[in-house]
Amino acid sequence: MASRAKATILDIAREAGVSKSTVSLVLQGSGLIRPETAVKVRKAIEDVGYVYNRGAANLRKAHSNVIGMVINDLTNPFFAELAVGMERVFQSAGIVPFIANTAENPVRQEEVLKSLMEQGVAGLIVSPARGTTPGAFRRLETAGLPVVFAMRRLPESRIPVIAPDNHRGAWLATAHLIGKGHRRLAFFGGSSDLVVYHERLGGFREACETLGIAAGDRLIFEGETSRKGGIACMETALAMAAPPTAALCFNDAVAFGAMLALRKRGLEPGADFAVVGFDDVAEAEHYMPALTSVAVDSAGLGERAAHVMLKMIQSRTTRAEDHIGAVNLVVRDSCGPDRRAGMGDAA
Amino acid sequence: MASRAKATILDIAREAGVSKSTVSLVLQGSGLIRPETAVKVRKAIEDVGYVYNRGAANLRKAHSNVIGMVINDLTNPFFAELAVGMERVFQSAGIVPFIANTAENPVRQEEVLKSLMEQGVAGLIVSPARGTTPGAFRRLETAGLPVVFAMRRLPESRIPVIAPDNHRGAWLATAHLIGKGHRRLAFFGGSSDLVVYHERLGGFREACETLGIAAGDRLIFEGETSRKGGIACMETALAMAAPPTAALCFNDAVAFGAMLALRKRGLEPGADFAVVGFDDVAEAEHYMPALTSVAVDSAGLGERAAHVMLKMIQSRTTRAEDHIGAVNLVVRDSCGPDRRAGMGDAA
DNA sequence: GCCTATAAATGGAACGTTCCAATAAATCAA
DNA sequence: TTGATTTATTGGAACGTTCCATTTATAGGC
Repeated sequence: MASRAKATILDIAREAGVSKSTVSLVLQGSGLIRPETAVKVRKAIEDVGYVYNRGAANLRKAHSNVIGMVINDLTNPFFAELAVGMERVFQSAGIVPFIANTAENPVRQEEVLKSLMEQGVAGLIVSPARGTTPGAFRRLETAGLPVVFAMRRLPESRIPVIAPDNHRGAWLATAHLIGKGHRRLAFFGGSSDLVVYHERLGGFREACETLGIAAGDRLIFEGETSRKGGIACMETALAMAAPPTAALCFNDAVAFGAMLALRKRGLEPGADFAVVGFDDVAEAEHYMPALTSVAVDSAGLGERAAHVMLKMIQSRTTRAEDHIGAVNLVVRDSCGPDRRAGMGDAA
Repeated sequence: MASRAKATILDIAREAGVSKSTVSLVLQGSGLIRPETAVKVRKAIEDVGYVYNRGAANLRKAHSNVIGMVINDLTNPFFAELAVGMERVFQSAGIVPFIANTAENPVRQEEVLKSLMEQGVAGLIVSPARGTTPGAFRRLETAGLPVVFAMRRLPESRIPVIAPDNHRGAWLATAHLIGKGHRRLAFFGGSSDLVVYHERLGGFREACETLGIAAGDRLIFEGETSRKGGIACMETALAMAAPPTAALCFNDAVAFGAMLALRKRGLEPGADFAVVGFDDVAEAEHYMPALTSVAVDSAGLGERAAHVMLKMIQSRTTRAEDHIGAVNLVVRDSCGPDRRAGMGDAA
């Protein structure tokens, strides 16, 4: 019973005593078929253990129902959330998205995109890997395939983008730190091959400028966007002659690392050094101390991206408006009390 | 230029002045064609912007190169790690796996499996959703499709399983707690609809029995397998007249929750109450206090599962040996010092 | 009873590949 | 030169669907 050659609609037709066309119609839920016939056919389908061959169907239809989601780092819960948000809306649209991970590797990404295209996807939602070359999506564009970027954008690309308002988020966080009385601020983690980095750093810079922080009191530390990167940034910062007293971190992972490094030095995050994260992953709330962070609602952005994609497919276009998602600063304990007021750090 | 009807091998053939068969041969890297011809054809491929239609190819070949990975919860880094491990080996085998998330929902899982089958996958690696009915994989079995379960198994199924040694892991962790001098132990989180639960709980029970803990001193608290669940378990445990002094948690998330609940009560994890986790996610090492946990090497299990799958496909079988992965207890700070010796909890 | 309108079912061509069997061209042994 | 052998290339059938144009059956109007 293991592998009796796969059943096709012809087998079903024979079994049910109808033509293959009738079977096809039933499969598509056409109203043209007499109900009793449909029942008979459906029974035959069950009996022969039929499984629909979407590849064969797409050969004629040219409109597949699969959508690919290409994610740069699935182990980062932030991006996993994004994927889950998208899935939610695709599910209710009756289509199953396939997720592929690029592990932040442009070469891998190339393979993944190629494979997805060969599979005949109807559209692609991509969070591009770091270091993606501008030409990487040329093929997709000339193929006229709907593509939307989520979370990240590419320097010079006409592909629609769904992303959080990184600039404003960084601005809010920086203003918060300045409001707490900090006058020497650092930006931890990230590197300039990422557009997001420039956006966040830009917000940081602008807030410093408009709120009166001298250029010499803004310290930029590039580094990995991980816990490890955060540790490294904090360590080099503290080794300075005049170290900063607060840092906005590229993302929460960096912030966790920074706080770890503080503890290792016997310093208390919040009291001795203020730390703000970015992304507001689930863990931020439960950390000790709870991390003040810029919330971006990644699941919501995922849903939005999925909706845009659905609309693009429906209207057979490859263009759509960008969408910049609102952000808000979630204040918790990692920035301690105001500095301006009492200097009672230890209390 | 947007959607000039998709190019096919016939277009390439015309462009290069050869037959479609020749193009097909080139596409497959056959050594039968004259190198100069191959070059000419490859140029034509580039010129017309051709994208291979794998669906059409599979119609003849019947052996697709796509493998599906069905994951029960992508937002759990533990399972995300599993997926990444699998990807690593598939990548080096030149095949791109497609990941689909079931969000722990058996209905969703059914849809996902159906869709993957229709897509003509060569094999399936599945971490089944909680509450999966025994019949859910009947179809796949009768279709003769290679399937392997990863991390989780189903009660009565002949599908090969790659999973950690849950029983032994729980045994080790429990023995550790007893060795620390604890005499009243709890098991926190999880519920009996999960085979893994019985395995871990079984290890806990057996260790208690063989190491002389009376049945009345083993407390079982079922609960969600999340931080929230851990908080709830700890709270009901502490509310008892004679609360336990240590707990083995179903997984790390539960353990984090349990520690959170301790802190909220003003108790110090490690010193006042010993906590052991399970899975050893990345976060465990960085928590405060660092969590003692049973490491299961999920990425390694993922790689193993992928290898088994590759072998199954190659030898066209649907059977394979189970593989139980080694586990080891990583002792950190969440169980404090020995109780047997000095009772200096506060030191 | 016949003609027309509607409903239900059907055959065949097409989709883009692969692969077998067959052909054409080149090489070699005599 | 001729026939045998090897090397490159090719046409055509097949894969499992969809969909159009037909055909067949059923009903309605007179």
